[in-house]
Amino acid sequence: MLKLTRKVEYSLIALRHMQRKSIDSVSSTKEIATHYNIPLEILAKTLQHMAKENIIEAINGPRGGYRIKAKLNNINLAEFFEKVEGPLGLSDCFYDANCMQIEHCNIRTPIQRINDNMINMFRSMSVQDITN
Amino acid sequence: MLKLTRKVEYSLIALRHMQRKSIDSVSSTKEIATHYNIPLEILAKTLQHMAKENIIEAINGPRGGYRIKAKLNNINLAEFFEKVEGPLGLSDCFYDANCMQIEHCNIRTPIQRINDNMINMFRSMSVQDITN
DNA sequence: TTTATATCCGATATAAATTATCGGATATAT
DNA sequence: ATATATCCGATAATTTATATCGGATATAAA
Ligand code: SF4
Ligand code: SF4
Repeated sequence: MLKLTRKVEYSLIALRHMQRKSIDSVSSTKEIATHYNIPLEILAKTLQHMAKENIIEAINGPRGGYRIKAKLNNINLAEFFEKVEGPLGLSDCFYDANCMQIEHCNIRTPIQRINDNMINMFRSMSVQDITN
Repeated sequence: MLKLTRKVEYSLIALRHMQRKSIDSVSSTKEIATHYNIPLEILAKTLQHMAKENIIEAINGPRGGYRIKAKLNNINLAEFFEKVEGPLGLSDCFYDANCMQIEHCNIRTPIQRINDNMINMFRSMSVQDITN
């Protein structure tokens, strides 16, 4: 409960790795996977996904790889989590309302307050705060 | 990702339900389950668990059920989540360190900061803040 | 032009966590 | 005695997360 997924962690690890290099040098999937002991194919998928979201860009061919494309200090953590993992919310009903209890739920409003607190907390931090 | 479990929601729904009654009246599992459309057996398990944690107490026999035992304003949400769901943490390595990346992980420290923020947020609210 | 090294992409398999159910024991007020 | 409860261990089903496969495409360098 309340955990980050591997996909998010792998994304952040990769971003931090790339950020420590000069701006135009690229990092291959294999390089990152072996360095951090991440399953290659999963990392590949993760990086493809981030490329599609325009966070990083792919350079094809030999000596290719990925490099950072977006301004990481302009992406807050709430946005980032949603880009990588989809909708964010403590309970389903905050983004997808098919809950059996919703008709009679007596805790939705109080939980929404907590949810807002949490999301505000993530909004107050940028990806750069982590990768720096 | 980052969602509460049903067990936590059912627990809170039940607590709020009980809190709205006079202090010594009891609520049966069936009463709560039908009122909120929660699967009976699951709710039963959930209530048994809270009873074992001394949050509520069970009254056996006909006309039995559960009633609140603990002072809900003395239990903060971080404690509560841990009582109901077990250890709390954004990543496994904060309570159970068998992660393949831990040797070379470059994001553990920054994520720990976020983790601390989150847990402090939960510590700053009591169960009563939700059930009231 | 060929080759080796990359990413790309859809589909699928595996594992883990969550959610739900079953069967039968025990307690107790009426 | 009986009906109404909780109690408890075991297990099943479902959903989510994690990992893998197979083959296409792009391109730098030999
Ligand atoms: S139980 Fe209440 S808070 Fe939880 S998902 Fe359903 S409606 Fe939302
Ligand atoms: S990847 Fe890093 S932060 Fe995540 S669990 Fe492993 S060691 Fe902890």
